[in-house]
Amino acid sequence: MINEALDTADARTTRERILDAAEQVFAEKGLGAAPVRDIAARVGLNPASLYNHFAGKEELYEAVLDRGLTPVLKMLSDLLVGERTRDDDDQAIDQVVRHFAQSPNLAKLIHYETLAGGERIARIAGRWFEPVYQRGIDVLRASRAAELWPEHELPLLLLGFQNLIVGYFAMAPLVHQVFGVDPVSEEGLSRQMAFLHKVSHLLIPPREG
Amino acid sequence: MINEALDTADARTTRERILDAAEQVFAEKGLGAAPVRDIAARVGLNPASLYNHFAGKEELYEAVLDRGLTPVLKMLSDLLVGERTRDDDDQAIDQVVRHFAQSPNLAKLIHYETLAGGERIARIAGRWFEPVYQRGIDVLRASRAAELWPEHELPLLLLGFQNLIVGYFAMAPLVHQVFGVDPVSEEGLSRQMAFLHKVSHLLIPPREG
Amino acid sequence: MINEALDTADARTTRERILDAAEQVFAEKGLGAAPVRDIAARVGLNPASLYNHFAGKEELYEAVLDRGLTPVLKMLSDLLVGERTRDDDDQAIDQVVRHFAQSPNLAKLIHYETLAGGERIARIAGRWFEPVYQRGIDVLRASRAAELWPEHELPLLLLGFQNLIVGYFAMAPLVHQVFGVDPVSEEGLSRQMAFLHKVSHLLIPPREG
Amino acid sequence: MINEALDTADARTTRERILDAAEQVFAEKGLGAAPVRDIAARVGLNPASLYNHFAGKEELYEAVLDRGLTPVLKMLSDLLVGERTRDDDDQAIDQVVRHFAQSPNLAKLIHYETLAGGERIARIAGRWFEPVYQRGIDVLRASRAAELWPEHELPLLLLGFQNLIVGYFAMAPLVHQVFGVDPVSEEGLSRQMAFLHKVSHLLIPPREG
DNA sequence: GATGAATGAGGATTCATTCAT
DNA sequence: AATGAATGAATCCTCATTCAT
Repeated sequence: MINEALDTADARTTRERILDAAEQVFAEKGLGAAPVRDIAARVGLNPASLYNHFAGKEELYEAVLDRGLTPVLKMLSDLLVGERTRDDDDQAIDQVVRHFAQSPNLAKLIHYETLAGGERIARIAGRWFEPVYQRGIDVLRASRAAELWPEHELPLLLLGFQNLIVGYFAMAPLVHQVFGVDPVSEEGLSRQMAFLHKVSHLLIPPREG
Repeated sequence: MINEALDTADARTTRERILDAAEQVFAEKGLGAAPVRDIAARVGLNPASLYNHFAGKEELYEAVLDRGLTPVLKMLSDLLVGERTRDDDDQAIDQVVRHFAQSPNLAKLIHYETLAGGERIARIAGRWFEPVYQRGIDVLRASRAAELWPEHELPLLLLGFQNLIVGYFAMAPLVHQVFGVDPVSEEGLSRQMAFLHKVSHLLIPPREG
Repeated sequence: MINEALDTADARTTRERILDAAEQVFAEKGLGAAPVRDIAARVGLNPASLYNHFAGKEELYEAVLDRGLTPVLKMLSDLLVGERTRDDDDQAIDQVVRHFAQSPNLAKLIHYETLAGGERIARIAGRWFEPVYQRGIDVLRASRAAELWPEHELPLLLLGFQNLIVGYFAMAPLVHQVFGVDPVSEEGLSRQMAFLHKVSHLLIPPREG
Repeated sequence: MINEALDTADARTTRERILDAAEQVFAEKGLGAAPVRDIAARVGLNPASLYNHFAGKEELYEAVLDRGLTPVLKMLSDLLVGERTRDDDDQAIDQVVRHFAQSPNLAKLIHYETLAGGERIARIAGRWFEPVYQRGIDVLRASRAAELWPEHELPLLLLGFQNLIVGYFAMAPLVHQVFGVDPVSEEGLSRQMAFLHKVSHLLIPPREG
C-alpha cells in the first residue's frame, strides 16, 4: 500500500516531476518572473536537463497550463449536462471547488495567465474554452435563472461565478491573512461550499423550492 | 482648453509621470517581470534618472501601490457609513465600479499583488486595510444581510463582492474576448453595474423591499 | 543500376556517413562554430552516437580534414613529376579543378583551417604538405618559369596558383552572386579552367611556344 | 609629441576600442566562434558593457565589417579611374597591398565572411560592392587586357587579382609557415608587391611595352 | 535632475561530452 | 552500435543599480 504510493511517486517520469515543479513555480511567480533554475532545483536537476524534456521555458509553461486546464474543462463539460436539480448544482459546485482545492496551483495559474492577457489560455484551451462557456450559458438559460436574468446578463452571471470560485483560491493568501482561516482546510472549504450553495440558490432560484 | 489639458499633462511632476508609467508596466507584467527600463522608456527617461526620484524598483512599486490603493480605501471608508438605503448601496457600487474603470491598472495591480502573497499590500495598506474589511463586515451585519447570513459567512460574502467587482476588471481581456463587449466601455460598465445591483439585492435583501 | 547507387549509399558505413555530414557542416561554419548536434542530425543520429565512432569533435574534424586532404596531396604528388609539356600542365590544372569541383567542401575546409592558423593542417598533412610544396617549386624551377621568376619568387608564384585555384571555390557564393554564373556548373568550370590555362601560359611560358 | 600620440590612443572612444578588439577577435575566429567575452576582455571591459555601445554581437560584427570595408572600397573606387599607365597600376597595387598590410585583420574578415555566405558583406557594402566590381571590369576592358581577355573572362581576371591580393594576407600564417618569411614584414611586402607587378604586366600587357 | 557608461548577478539556452541502458 | 537523460561549462544577453559628469 504505502509501497505502492511510494513506488508510484518514484516512478513518476522526470517529465512529470518537471511539470509538477514548474506548476508550483509558475503559480507562485507567474511565467515572466519564474526562473527556470528554480524549477530545475525543485526537481533536483541541472537547468540544462530541462531542455531534454521541453523545448524551452515557454513550451514547459504551456504544457503545465494544458495539463492543468484539461481536467477542469473536461469536468465542467461533463457537469453541465441535461436536466438539473438543485442538488445537481450543489454537487457540481462542490466538485469544482474540491478540484481547485486539490490543485492549489491551478487557480493562480489561471489568474496569472488572465492578467498577462490570456492569449495562451485561449490558444491552448482552444477548442475547449468557448464551448464550455457556451454550455454554461445554455445551462443558465434553461434553468430558472432565465426568469430573473435576461439573456444579455447571463454571461456576467457566469463570469461572476467564475470569479467567486476561482478568486477564492487565487486569493488564498489574502483570505487566510484577513479571515484567519486556511482557505483550503476542510473547514475553509466547507464554509466556502455552503456559501456558494446559498449564493447559487439566491441568484438562481431552484425550480422546486 | 486644449492647452490647459496639455499644460497640465506637461506640468505633471516627473515623479508623477514615473508613477503613471510604472503603474502601467507593473499592471501589465507584475513586479517581478517588469523591467525598470520599460518604465523609464515610457517616461522618455534614462533608467538611471528614476533613481533620482525613487530609491529603487521596490520602493517605486510600493509608491505605485500606495497611490493606487489609498483612494479606494478612502472611498470605501467613506461609503461604508451610517444608515444605508438600497439606493445608497447601489450608488456605492456604482462609485466603486467607476473608480476601477477610471484606474484600469488598479484591479490588475491588486490581483498581481495578491497572487504574489499580498505581503506588501498588507504592509502598505497597513492601517487602512483591515479596518476597511472590518467596516464592511460591520455594515453587512447591520444590514438585512444579517437575516440571511450568519456571522461566520459575512467575510465570505464580503470577499465575494470583492471578487465580483475587482475580478471583472482584472480579467478584462478575457471578458472582452469571451463576451465580445469592451468591459470598460460605457455599455460594458452599465451592464456590470446593473448586474451588481441585482446581485446585491438578491444576496442582501434591502430593508424596504 | 539505380538500385546499385542506392545500395551503395545505404551501405556506406556509418563512419563514412558521419564524415560526409561533418565535412558539410565544418565547411559551412568552420570547426569552432559547427555544432556536433548539426552533424548528428544530418546523419539522422543521436549526437551521443557519434562518440561510438570518433573520440570527439576535434578528432572527427581531423578525420574529415585528413580524408579530404589526402587525395589532393596524392594527386598533386602524382601530377608533379617528370618532364612536363604544356598539355601536361593544362591537364594537371583541369584535374585539380575538377577535383575541387567534385569535393565542394574541400576548398572551404582548407580556407577555414588556414584562417584558424593552419596548425592542424600542418600536423595532419604532416609529411605530405611541405614535400608537395617543395615538389611544386622544383617543378617550377625546372620549367621555363625559371627564366622569368627568380628563385625567391617561386614560392609566391606557387602560392598564387593555390589562391587562384582554391579561392575560386572557397569564394563560390560571392562568385555566384557577383558574376551570376554558378561556379561549379559545367559552364563555370570550363571558363575557369580555360582562364587558368591562359594564366599559366602567360606566367610560365611553355617550352615549345 | 609622444604625449600627443598617447593622448590620442587614450582618447580613442570606448566604442572605437571595442571595434578594434572585436575586429581582432572576429578576424581570428570568425563571427560564429568568437565569444563576446573575449572581445570585452581585450578592451578590459565587462561583457555587459559592450551592450551599452552595440545592440548585440551581430550589430558589433557588422559595424566592424563596415568600418573595415568602407575605406578599401573607397580606395578602390578612387584608384580605378581615368587613363592608366603601367606605373598607375603598379602604384594602385602597392597602395592596396599596403592597406591590407596595415589592416591585418581585414583580409581575414573578408575571407571568413565570404565563407559564411557573404550575405552580410553584400548587405553592408551594399551600394559600394558591385559598383567597384563593375568599375574594375570597366578598367580592365579599357586597358590592353581587352586584347588578351574576352569580355566574359574579365570577371575571372578581376576575381583572380582579388584572390592573389587578399589571399596572400588571409593565408598569412600558412605563408609564414611554409616560406619562412613574415608576410607583413617589409621584406615580405616588397617581394609580394614586386611579384604582383610582374603578374599584372604579364597578364595585362601595359600599353607602352 | 539627467545621462552615458560601467558592472555583478542572474536570465534562458546551447554545447560537447558522459553514461546507463 | 544507438539512445535518452544528465551535466558543467559556456554562450549571448538582460537587469537593477551605481557613479562621474
